[in-house]
Amino acid sequence: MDTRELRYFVAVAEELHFGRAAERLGMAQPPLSRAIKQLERRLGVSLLERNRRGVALTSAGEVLLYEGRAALDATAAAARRAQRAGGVDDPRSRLVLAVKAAGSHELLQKLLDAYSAVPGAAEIEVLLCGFCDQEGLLRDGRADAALMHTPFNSLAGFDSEELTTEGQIAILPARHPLAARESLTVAEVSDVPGLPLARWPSYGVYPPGPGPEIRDQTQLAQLIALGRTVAIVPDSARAWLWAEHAAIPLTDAPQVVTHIAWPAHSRSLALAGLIRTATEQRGDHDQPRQR
Amino acid sequence: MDTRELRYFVAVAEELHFGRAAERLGMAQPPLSRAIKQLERRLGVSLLERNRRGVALTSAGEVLLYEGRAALDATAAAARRAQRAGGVDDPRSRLVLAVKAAGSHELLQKLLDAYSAVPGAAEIEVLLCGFCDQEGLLRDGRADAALMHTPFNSLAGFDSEELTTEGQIAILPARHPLAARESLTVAEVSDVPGLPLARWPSYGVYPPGPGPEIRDQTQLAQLIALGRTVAIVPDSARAWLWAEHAAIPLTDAPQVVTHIAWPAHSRSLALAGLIRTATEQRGDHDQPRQR
DNA sequence: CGCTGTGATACCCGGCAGGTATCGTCGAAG
DNA sequence: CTTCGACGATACCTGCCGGGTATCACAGCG
Repeated sequence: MDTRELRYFVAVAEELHFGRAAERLGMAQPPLSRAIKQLERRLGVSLLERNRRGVALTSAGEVLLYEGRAALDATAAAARRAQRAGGVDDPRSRLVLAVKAAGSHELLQKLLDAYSAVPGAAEIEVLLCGFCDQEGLLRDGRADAALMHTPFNSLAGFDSEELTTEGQIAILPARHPLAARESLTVAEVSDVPGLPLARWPSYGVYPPGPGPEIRDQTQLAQLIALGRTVAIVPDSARAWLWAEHAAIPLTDAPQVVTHIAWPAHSRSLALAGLIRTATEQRGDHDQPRQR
Repeated sequence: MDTRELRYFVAVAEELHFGRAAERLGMAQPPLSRAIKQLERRLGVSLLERNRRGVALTSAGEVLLYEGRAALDATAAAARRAQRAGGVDDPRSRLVLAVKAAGSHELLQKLLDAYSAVPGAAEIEVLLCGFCDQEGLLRDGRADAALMHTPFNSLAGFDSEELTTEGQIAILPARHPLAARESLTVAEVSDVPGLPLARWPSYGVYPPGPGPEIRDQTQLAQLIALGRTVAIVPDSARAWLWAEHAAIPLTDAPQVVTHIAWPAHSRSLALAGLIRTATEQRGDHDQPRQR
């Protein structure tokens, strides 16, 4: 099977519409129809149910969509990593580390400092991303390692090492009555009348609920300050609180564990060095300072 | 990038010879040369060092060889799994479980029995393989799950659950003086004059050493019985010992852990059921019986 | 009963993958 | 030093196939 066909199929399976898929692929619809049909013939299974008014995936189609995305990611990763390996013929290689922009500054800072002191350290490019999916970045080779946070990220398919663990806090508008409390429970925070819990993408999709959809940390801070929402965030978020915010410890929120994760089969020496530095640091890294 | 180019490159990188690679691919040498050159141009890096007398990999080439194999595996897996998902339109799906032929009969038997009792259980096809690489089978979709044994297999890139742990024993010719001992150490067994330690592929290659290269369990049994070699194997191997063999416990060999492993991103319901059965079994599974 | 939106079909064309023949070059042999 | 052999690169041709345009078939809808 060919990446071309796979790319075409994924486009159609995502759009569930040959015309739109063709447009997205920058081609006309008839060749796309033909290519999909040819793919079906080659695999010997039908992938799409052509109903009147649109298209639906068969069970084989669902499998191919899922596995095909992984295969396309792997192919893109191979190309990208080969390019990077040969691009600059500089013995100091480059590593791309994906971190959540609002993530643990302090941990990152310490890691970068410690790593830069390692003899022969690679150059680290930090890829800051908001709520973008770090898992995708790792899978398709745009990043070599990522700082990920369970239970928000899934570590499936990657190798990883635990770095730090922290609790979670609720961030409320400072003027809100609950802001005076010593501590809260998740249930209490989830059910404040007129103050819905903010939602952000988890595994790529926004969970359902009444609260606002958050795209970045500034937006969240603003909405909380305005008294429009409340959020449950890791302890280290105290670093970016405003005067209009109140941080209240939660007694029963799950612990957030920061991991460094990388593609399972990775063999790069530079990466191994970074991971070693991160795990060695682990011992003498204090919990994020409280404000 | 295209799977065709990737396949070509992998062939050349493995053969390190355009002529042989072309032959393996069933094509003539010139188009292969051209395709590789085009790939290099497209990626913007040089992958092969064309010395006089053959070809060598650049560092980018090494990366692409490694990552490219993974990408090709992923593509093959996507095709195979889609085919299987749609092939038989029978609600009972099929799962392929790869096990080492000489592996723990008893564990496998119990697992299959228990799973077949699960309502809506899929049909399990057991893929027995000698010392073939189960990791490859999982990666390229020929198998859905595997029973793997650390430290012999690597679980990197897969999800897995521990099932059982066992010690290791030395198998010696019954007539050998050491066969009378109560227990032995790895060092003692490794260094018997005239009785070199058998070697089998670990991560795809035979470790160096004077001992014979083992391809299957029967061959190993025969060689030991003939007094030509000695082997260190998991406890459960007692099940296939001959009268001419002596099994001596080792005091310091690493524990062998049997895992059930599966592709990290797998979402099949049937597979989830199998894994649940396996882990539930774990509690009430005794250590392999001693002969 | 036409109109619209959708995928399938028919047909043509150009580019590219693949083949054959040949060259350039380096190493080994003498 | 010369010659030969091995091997990858180049030149050039050809047929296939991927992609485009035009059109059809059909279902839903007013």
